[in-house]
Amino acid sequence: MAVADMAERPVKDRAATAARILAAGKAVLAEDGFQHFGINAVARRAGCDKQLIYRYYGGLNGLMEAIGGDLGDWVKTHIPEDSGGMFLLTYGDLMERLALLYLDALRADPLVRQIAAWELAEESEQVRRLSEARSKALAGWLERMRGSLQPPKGADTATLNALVIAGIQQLVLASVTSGRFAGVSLKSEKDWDKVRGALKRLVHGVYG
Amino acid sequence: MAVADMAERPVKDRAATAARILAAGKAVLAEDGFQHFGINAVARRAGCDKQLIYRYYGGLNGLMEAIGGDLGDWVKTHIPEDSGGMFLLTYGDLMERLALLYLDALRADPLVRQIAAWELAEESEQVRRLSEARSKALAGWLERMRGSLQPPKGADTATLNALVIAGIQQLVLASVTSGRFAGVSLKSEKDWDKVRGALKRLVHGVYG
DNA sequence: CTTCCTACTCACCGCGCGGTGACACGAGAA
DNA sequence: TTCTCGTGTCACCGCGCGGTGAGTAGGAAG
Repeated sequence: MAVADMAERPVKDRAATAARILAAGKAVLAEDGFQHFGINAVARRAGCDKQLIYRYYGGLNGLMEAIGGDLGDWVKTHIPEDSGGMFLLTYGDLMERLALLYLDALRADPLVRQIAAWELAEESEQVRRLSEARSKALAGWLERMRGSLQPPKGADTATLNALVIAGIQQLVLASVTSGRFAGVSLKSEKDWDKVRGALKRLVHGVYG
Repeated sequence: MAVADMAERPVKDRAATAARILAAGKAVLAEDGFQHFGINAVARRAGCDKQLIYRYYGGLNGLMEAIGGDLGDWVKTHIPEDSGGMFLLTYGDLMERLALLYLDALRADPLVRQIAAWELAEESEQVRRLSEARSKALAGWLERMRGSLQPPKGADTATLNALVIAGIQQLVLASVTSGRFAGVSLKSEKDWDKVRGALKRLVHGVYG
């Protein structure tokens, strides 16, 4: 069992410890929320002294940058790699699919949700780094999904899409804390099916 | 000038002091954000001892309830009283008008913005009271605006409207902290005109 | 003047936070 | 062996927080 213990927690292994700290940081942020995200909380979670966070990451800011770096992988984990048959879709179909994908991806990822909520709560250099990483990942996502499809003329697609994505995001964030928004329940999967239906109608109403 | 001082701060006047505390609470929440909303901050702002907050409001919770009570007036201050000519509108026209009104109302009210952001940040008994007051005010608003208008059949208007309102709210909240969302700038009034345009298109695309 | 009540202030408590300097241990080099 | 260096731990600091009990000022009533 000594071996097992060492496997779980190597006595002296900087790389492993640093990885544990990073994982702990993401876990604290995702599960406890950004309000409880701090040096002490992360150190407790990682099971090591907070001093090591300063040593290996240069403090919370550095750790957050590391988390932001990982965020770039978000796209790859949540996007179906094959864009096959995508070029067959109309712009409306594409946006519909994108909206539904974003809805589920955000619902499934507490870490990104917390970052999104954090952005709305305060403006600071720390969170700006994180949110930039998130925003960049999102933008790249949209870009890649759009592909070579021509957006309809005469439509401010950027703003329209922003509105749709914003609506999705707000609903998902609200569902976590209060389970509802504007009188609409957001708990069961049936509720979300309604949202999906509304999304489809919304997108197709705009893009034909 | 002694008179002026007394006018600004009556030496012993419970009602005036309680009002000052309430105003200070709203000011701290609106200007400093919910993260800095606390007994000490409010007391400092009110220029009195925090003990009085406990005495007059029973602590922060009580103060927040008082703030929530005031929130009911939000509707009255942000809604044009005359609904004249409203019955001439189609449902789509009504929703468009409502969306634009909500956009401007939320942009102009930092207190409500903070409460909305708070709801997304944490789930607690305290904030639930506040958010309920806000939600109730909003629901009443929608109800009153709808009037006797028949919503179109076969459309899940509740969810659709929730999506639209959610999008507006998210954009407004994001604009305050980061000035942008999903690559769309949200600073100048020109930016907001774009949002208004997109909103119109969105609503009319759905409701015909 | 004394008494009493109300409005208000002050000093203090324990706590957890972010941050830092000093120390313990263990492996590899000299 | 001894010395050094990378790795990890511990104790401590100042601070601001929420919360509380004791005390002060000052006008009205007796």
